[in-house]
Amino acid sequence: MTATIYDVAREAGVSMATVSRVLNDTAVVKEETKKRVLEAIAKLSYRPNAVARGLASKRTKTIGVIVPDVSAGFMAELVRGIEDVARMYNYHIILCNSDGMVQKEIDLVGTMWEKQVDGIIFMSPRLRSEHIDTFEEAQLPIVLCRTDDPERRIPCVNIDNRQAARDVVDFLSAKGRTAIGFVGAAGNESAITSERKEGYIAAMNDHGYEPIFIDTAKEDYNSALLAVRTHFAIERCDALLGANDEMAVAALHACYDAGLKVPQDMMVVGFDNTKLTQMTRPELTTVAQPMYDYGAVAMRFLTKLLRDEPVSTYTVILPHQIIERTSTTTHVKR
Amino acid sequence: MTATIYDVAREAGVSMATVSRVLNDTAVVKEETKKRVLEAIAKLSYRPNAVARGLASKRTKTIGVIVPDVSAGFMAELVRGIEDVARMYNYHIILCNSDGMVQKEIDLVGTMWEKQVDGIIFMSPRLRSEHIDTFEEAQLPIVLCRTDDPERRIPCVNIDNRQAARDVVDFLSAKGRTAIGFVGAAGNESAITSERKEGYIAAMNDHGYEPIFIDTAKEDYNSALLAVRTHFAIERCDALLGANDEMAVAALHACYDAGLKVPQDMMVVGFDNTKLTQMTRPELTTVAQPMYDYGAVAMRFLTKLLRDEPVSTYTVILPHQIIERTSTTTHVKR
DNA sequence: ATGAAAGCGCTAACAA
DNA sequence: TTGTTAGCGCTTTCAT
Repeated sequence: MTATIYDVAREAGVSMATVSRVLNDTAVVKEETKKRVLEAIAKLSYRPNAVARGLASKRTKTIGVIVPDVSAGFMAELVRGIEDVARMYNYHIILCNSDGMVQKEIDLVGTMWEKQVDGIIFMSPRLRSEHIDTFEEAQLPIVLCRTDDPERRIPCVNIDNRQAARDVVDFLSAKGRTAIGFVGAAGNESAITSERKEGYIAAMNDHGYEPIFIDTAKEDYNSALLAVRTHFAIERCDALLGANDEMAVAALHACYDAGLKVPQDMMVVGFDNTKLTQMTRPELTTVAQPMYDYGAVAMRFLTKLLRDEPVSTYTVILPHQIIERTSTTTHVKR
Repeated sequence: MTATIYDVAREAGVSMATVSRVLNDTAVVKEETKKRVLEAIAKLSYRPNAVARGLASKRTKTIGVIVPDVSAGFMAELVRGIEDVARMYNYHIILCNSDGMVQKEIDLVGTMWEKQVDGIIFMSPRLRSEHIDTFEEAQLPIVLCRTDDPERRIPCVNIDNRQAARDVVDFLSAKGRTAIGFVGAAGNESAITSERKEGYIAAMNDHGYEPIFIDTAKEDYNSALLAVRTHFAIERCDALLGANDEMAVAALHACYDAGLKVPQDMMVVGFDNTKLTQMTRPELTTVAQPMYDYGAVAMRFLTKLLRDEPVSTYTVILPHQIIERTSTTTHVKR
């Protein structure tokens, strides 16, 4: 396993160029010669050194994946989607966590350049102009994933979060609910939450309902639990929309703790269709985002960029869908 | 950003060897020369090419991480632990999913060799002799993580799953429970589940209780839900121990669906202390495994191997701990 | 303290 | 169809 291409060439009685040719199928090699080369490769347990290959060819078959935190929510599913498609196209991924910090994200792009990755899939809670500058400097194919570029300069795969939030309000309105609260972090929320909130506000206005904000300190379970518990002093909602599933589950549990019945007294809806939604009682109605597909589609998109395949648009919008579960069913069976 | 070390050398009026020296701090360079080099680097926005560096030095500062599935359970936390420590020591990780399939795992080790990684962190549901052979062939430093090598030949970080299961049985016994069921996949279970089951059986025998097995088809939520529902026809348990949290939550919900009260009628305990445990009602008592630490410690261990630092033992056992929540509290407050 | 030069293992013209 | 030969951008002896 430590033989070089030169050893193989000698063993097979050919030049290293020929070995390279059969290895990469980059030119026609006589059937018999090819056979000899293959035998030599097997005999020596030869494996090509990808680093040398990368240096010579200037392509490493490696792509950089920059995420805020793999261990958060369903990021791992997304990464899995990336990795599956990457491998399909014979790429490997270098995974980095940025914690959503701008400076780290920027440094990481530089490091990825040093590693000579062929491209980058980039996720961030909110895209700044510094990011764009860095991308341009790096001169690398980049696809944004679940990260909105308001000015649509960078290739990007996303869902329509505004429309999704509108859909939920319509859905709850159709069930007779009018006092729908939005549970989300105020101020320092992610771009995605902002969009959902915008859609929510627009829809509430369209229906003539007054928006109700249950503001949380952060975008996590405990902050949401606390916020909803506090809010219950007011008791004027008949439905809650969480900025994501984790926060919606917190809302669900705050209701449980307060003795409120879901869905009778309060309907609850989340976002993202994480595994969580099926692991609560009642189960959580949610807006399904194709987590795995996010990654898979983004990576597929990147391969197109890398192969100079034509792409019709730089912004891919994935479909979303409301998945109804028992946290909103009007007629409870049990 | 596309200048080479040679450009920097010329700009600074020194040889490339000197640039390399200041870059790597590998020999003493006169303060003034160093300054000139640093200025040239800044002026040209020079960044070293890690691939060329890897080829020349035979060290890539990259380690391969082979996991069954990042998106499963808490694997992502573990990977995060690896990545954090890796970066601390200036390494990057190439992440690969094997789906726990032996052939894929073996192929992956080969590919990691091709990529010239400096070491591998390896996770698998069950270690076979084929794995060991591959490891030896690859001649790479390897650390097993949450993966038992029964013969203790490969460095490994783990917890004592047998003891953990014993502890749970003791814990439930102290609460007066005697008909404790074990919810786990039979036959094709992971090595970890096997160990937990062994510990469970041993403890049950020690107490003079009869072991009760609720066998599931697979190690997941739905299989466990189905199995526990079926088992309830018999109705002879007063406590259930899930092979992991996901299965324990399924047991919890099967109880809910059957109208059984937890913890009064049935206590439920899980394994792993995933986020899930706090997102159920009642909240789930569980055995905490340090997910993040698994990865962090394994990576730290690997750095020791890579730097030839002395290691006292090849098997690191991490501590476990029962976290009591409301699924087993005798006096329920509400 | 610095420079010259030989690789590292491969790809990719260019020849033949 | 196959071989020769430059590199790719860096590290690392070995001199000086």
